[in-house]
Amino acid sequence: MEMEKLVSLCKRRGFLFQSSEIYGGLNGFWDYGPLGVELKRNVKEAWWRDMVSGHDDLSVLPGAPDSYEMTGLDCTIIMHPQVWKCSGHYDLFADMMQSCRQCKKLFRADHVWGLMRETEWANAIAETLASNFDAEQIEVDAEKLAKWAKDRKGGRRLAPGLALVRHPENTLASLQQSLAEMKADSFPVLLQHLATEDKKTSGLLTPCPECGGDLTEPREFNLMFETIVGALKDESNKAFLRPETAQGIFVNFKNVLDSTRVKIPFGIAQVGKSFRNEITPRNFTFRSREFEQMEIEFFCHPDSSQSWYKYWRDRRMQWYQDLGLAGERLILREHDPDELSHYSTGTADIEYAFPFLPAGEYGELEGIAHRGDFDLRSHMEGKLDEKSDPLVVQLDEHGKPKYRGSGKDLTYRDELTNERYIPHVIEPSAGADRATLAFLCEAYREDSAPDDKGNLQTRTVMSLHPRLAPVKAAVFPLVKKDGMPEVAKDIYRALKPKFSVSYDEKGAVGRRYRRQDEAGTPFCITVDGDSLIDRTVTIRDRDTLEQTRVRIDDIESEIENRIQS
RNA sequence: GCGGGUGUAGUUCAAUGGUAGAACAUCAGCUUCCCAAGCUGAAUACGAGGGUUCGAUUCCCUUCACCCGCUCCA
Repeated sequence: MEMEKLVSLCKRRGFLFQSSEIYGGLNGFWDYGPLGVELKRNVKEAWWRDMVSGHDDLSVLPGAPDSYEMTGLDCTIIMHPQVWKCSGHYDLFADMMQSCRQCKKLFRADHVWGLMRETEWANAIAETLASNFDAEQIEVDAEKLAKWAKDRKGGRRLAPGLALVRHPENTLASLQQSLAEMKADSFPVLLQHLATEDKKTSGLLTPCPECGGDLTEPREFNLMFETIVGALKDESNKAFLRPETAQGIFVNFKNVLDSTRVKIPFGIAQVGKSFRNEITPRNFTFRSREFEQMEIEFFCHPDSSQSWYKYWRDRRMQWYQDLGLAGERLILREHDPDELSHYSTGTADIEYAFPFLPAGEYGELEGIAHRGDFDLRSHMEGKLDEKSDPLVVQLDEHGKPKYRGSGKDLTYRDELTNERYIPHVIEPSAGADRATLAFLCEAYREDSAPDDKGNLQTRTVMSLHPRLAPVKAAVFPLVKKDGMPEVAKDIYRALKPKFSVSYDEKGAVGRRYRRQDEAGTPFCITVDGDSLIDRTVTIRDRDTLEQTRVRIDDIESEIENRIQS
């Protein structure tokens, strides 16, 4: 399926428009049209019904370790700025940053060379060459450098990411070629050469102060959209639009406990807008800057968190499959251990092979993460250092917490055992827009159907699951005369309070069927000559084109049954 | 963020330094007893800003958006 066809259908039929289109559009922002809003609402409502309001908390569901409760929440988009400091979002995304392509560490661009002076491996090189940071001209001894690079106690240990260590021959060859052209170099420039395997293709790279790997160009990381609370524009009342809904759940954990009598294990669900100032929004709505999330934070006892993690991973996968993403384009990908934060004992992504991705690549629809007690404890004690093991509060240069937590007690007391503990958290975090896009991609189909002369014509169909379809049924009089419109209108009025239905009497009936096919309407009800005599109508199935006759009085239950099946 | 490409009607495409066309879709009417039929009629477009020019949709610059590749993706 070509993506352009889907994009143009979405525009043509009113699923998706570019935001602010009459002004030329705005990168990374998309609007849902009349059909799109129904589709997306249905996705969110299916999620809420299946996960929250329709949840059976009395039974032990298949695959679950125990019965559990589910409850909901709807919190604000703008929260206390401290929330984002403790969550870790604030630190990661401000100022000009460079990240290391080898060890992935992020640095403020203006700190890199300052850090380098303190760096063990950089000083070791200075020592090897009997030079220093302020040297204007360096005596380069390739032999000594090569020896240091291969030394287990030298380069191998101190700067595993450095090009000189990873590919000594190439790097030294590249260096010597440059020296022949330039003669003299300062020490920092020499370090850059040592981080560059092939200057011709990559340009001169800056080494990572940590591991010696090559850094990306300095980039501004403004992940979070900023705003001002209050009338005066002032640094002190700066606030952020949330980049995820999850933190609102964590900071309300105690409120929910105190107000609802829920007992662990239980989950809190939330659907809502989030905002990320993406560096490269692309691929239709896949990476939008304003998007909607459907998140659950599931709180459980540390001892049982592993089995709850597995339960949620499989449950969420099944949900997408039940709603039509049943084929090989949907995969569950368990993260490798080295991809995980060390405090996480498991993370899985549910991914879909979107048509705009290269063959064999998948895009994330949902991540299910085991987050341990990281979030609750951060909001309690102060931001935890993700690299510490066991997790401890991250301190500033004065030995105080870098970001103070709330100081509130977010532990849970088991009333039966009297045990007090910080719950562990399983986080199934789904993208509503990404799910909607995946359903649209999966639904798009072209097949052949005969026209009135029996010639095969291309037919474009959106084979959406009936639960998701924006319009459940369309009601037509076969022709616009002989009392058929009146009967059809009565049927339409009778169905309207129950389902989303549409009425159409214009033009040939075949055209009306095709129009509904493009909108994804699963059923078309047609009033014909016989209807006036025996009060029956035909129901036409979008996917099979089959028509069956049912009594007018049975239409509602017939549609109800077909949507459920 | 870098490089390349593309912006004309709702959609898909033409043409042009001097009145911008088509197909499909849309709307109105006629016709029509089951899958985009037919006939008649109607409405609708040069992404935005600036420059060159008597005159710019066309040439130039800037900008915005989209597509492809690289980069990135908490």
